[in-house]
Amino acid sequence: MAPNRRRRNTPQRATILAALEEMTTHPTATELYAVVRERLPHISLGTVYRNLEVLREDGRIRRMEYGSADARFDACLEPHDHIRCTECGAVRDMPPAGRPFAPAPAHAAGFEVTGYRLEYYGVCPACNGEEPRGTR
Amino acid sequence: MAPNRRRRNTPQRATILAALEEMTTHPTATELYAVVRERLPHISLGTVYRNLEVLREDGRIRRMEYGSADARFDACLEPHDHIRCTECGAVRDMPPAGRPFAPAPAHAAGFEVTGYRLEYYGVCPACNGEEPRGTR
DNA sequence: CTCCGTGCAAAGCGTTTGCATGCCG
DNA sequence: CGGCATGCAAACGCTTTGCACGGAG
Repeated sequence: MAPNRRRRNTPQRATILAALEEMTTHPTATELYAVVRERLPHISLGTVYRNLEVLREDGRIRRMEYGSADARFDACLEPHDHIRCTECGAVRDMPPAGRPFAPAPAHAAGFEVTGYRLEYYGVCPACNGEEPRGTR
Repeated sequence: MAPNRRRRNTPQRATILAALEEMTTHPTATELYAVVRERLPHISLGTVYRNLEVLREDGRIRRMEYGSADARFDACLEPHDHIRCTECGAVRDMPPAGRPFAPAPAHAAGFEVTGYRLEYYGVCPACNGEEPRGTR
């Protein structure tokens, strides 16, 4: 939370960032670990995770995870989207995004596109109202 | 695999589905387990997971997880979307979805919307080409 | 009689964290 | 020198799976 933490520029951190910038495959932590290890054989997986978190905090990289790790289930089969509260993690339904908005990039990257999923982020009413005394 | 597996209609399975259909909160497996347990005190968490998988296979429910469990990292900070291969899990970039498509439901569900994330699904060129002998 | 489904518990897997040491600034 | 960062390994949380038993068809 301290806005300006004193960060050190360690070879591990620099190497992790450099390796990630060279890759376009959106590697997992383990995949990135394997690549970084070729340059820093003694680096540990824990260090990779810690630095990925630091780099994300500093806005130097992004983490793709779409919500928390645990899966959620939905008995509603009608097409619709979801919105997730960034404070408490609650998930609610959203009306489907108007038209199929982007059939355009139908063959981008050589993929055969079969579908998409859309998730909004926001703050739910409960968290919005109690914001003032938020500990977080 | 086998297209028409013989499914039994056990009280556990029926209760799990019924409970999920009554909920609009998109519960996690554990949350659902707690609710189902009020009706079937002896049910196990493993059974909940197994039946959720069965129900998903049969297209009776949906599982929200947005790709596999493990996080992926991206050093590209430019706004863009992603596409994930449903066969091999590979992730590639997609150009951003044209317009901000749906600022309309800006207050749906009472949420204050702050952003969204879009992920396409499809089959990557490699998997598309080798499809014929796919074991899967 | 078959074999699918269950409960229980242990294993898996990705990720996080405690601790002593190391090294940047 | 002070304290953030590292390496190692244990811990953690969610999910999956092996096993033996039980009940539906």
